[in-house]
Amino acid sequence: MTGPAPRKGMIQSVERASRILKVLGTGTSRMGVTEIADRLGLAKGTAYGLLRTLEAQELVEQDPETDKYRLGPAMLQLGNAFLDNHELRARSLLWADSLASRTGDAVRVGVLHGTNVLIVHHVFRPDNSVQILEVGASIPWHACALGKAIVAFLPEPSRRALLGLELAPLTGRTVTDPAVLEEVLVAVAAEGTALEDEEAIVGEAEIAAPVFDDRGHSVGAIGVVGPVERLLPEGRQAAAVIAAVRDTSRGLSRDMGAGRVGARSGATRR
Amino acid sequence: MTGPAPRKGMIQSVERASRILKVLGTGTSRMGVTEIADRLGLAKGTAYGLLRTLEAQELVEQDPETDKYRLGPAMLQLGNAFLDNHELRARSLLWADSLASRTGDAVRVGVLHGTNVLIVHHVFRPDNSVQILEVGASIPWHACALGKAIVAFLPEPSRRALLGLELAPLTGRTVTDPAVLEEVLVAVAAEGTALEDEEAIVGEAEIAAPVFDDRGHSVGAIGVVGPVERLLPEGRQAAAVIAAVRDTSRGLSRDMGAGRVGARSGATRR
DNA sequence: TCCATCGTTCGGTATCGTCGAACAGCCACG
DNA sequence: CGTGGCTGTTCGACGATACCGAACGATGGA
Repeated sequence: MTGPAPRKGMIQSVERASRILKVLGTGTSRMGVTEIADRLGLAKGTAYGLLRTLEAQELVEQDPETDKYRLGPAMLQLGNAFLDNHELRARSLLWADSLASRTGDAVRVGVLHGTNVLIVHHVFRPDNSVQILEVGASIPWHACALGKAIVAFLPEPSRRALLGLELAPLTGRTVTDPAVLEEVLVAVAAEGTALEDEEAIVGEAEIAAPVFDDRGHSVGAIGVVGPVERLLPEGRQAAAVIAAVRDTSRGLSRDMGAGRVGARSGATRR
Repeated sequence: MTGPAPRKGMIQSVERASRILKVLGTGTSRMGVTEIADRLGLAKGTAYGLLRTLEAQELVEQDPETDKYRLGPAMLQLGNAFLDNHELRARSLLWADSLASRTGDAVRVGVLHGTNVLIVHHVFRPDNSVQILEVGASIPWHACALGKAIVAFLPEPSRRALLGLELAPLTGRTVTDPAVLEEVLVAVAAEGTALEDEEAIVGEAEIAAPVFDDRGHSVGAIGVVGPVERLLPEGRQAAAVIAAVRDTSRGLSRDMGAGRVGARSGATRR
């Protein structure tokens, strides 16, 4: 009732330990044993044993003063190791730099993770402004161009499944109607690029295009972000930026092994 | 015989799952079930069950083509969550920016993690050169100024333990003799700052100072890195930079709650 | 001072993870 | 074209093991 049905064949203690990590990751600030046990619906002693084990592995840490728990340093190291072994990220480094200097905008590369887009690479806008690194951040897929670009080219069962889930609004312009979003996705699939206009953060817009692997599946997306007035001016000056994003996504897809062009329904063609 | 003795009271499956994650994190590129099972000394079926549950949690991913395993996206999210909840990092953001603009050098903040220093914050040198973000990287403590600054102020049992372990050389200048390193640490404790001169990377030097919490324990360090000829010139022009680093570390320590100055053996004093 | 709540300990019991052998698929080699 | 050795995967029976729930000591407000 409290937790989702424990799937068959899954190792119970490991599943519970993972959920502890995720609970510690979402809720800001540290948590106590009882709070964790309550939230996961298991006995206090059980949660304690799991925490002790995770602590020995330095996956969680216990504050010596308050006795509360938080994520441990090994977590950061593993997160970094994920990035190091990430093929899309590795291959996108050069393309992202090139795109950033060509358009003068910030560039982000993301992959789908659950219903969110996880940023795996981020190149700052090449002016000297202060910007915060967004690698590791995750954004609801329906509220960013990266997400729309990925989902528009997903194989059908997955695509519909994502459209069926609830779509939370982040700003006043976030599209939350499944029917409208469906139309948007069709347009994205036809166009090959996705737009986002202040749907995640007020004042920010994004232009993105999908990246395919050798099977023609969309494994991620690359795009530029920036102030609305810069990215989506009143005239149609954005055409040059859109072309640059599309070119980059195609080159990157080729790097990822996407064999022949147009492997998917003529979307990358024309 | 192969693995370390399983500590009493630890949950076996969770400990094994953690070790799988670490093995996937260290070895570059992906690994197969049998390779993982062999390296951890457990049955193939057992490793498979663990991997399946970790995969269900998206902590690991399986390459659909080669059937090999790699770390999953949830890892990055958790690593990022660790940073968000990290008190030293949060408090160091402003101080690091200020130190970087004051000295014109890159700034790093690190904590001790095992025998390594884990970088939790990194501010680029404020010129327009291309630099890679080092957050999440880990460096042997004896080969960087951050590490020496931390260890020099560690409570005695821990300090000696770290000196006793093997000290691998990274460059020709890395100090690997425990006796020599011991003297260096004494000097660092007396001086309040640590230096590093091409001991980790040829051509790079670092100046760092420890950060204390309210108990007077060294919880981390902050320092500047850069080309040797810039940071450690022939003359004694470095004095200004050293002073800046020391000031910053004191301010940051105060932020962390280090109550009275000189809580530890007059080290932070004069 | 007392009560409430915290993190921690402990032992019995049934659950649950472990092991090892056997299965099917793949690739390289002969 | 067959074959041997790999791979990742499945399955079932055994018994070690992780779960639970109650009790403990310390802590911090009221």
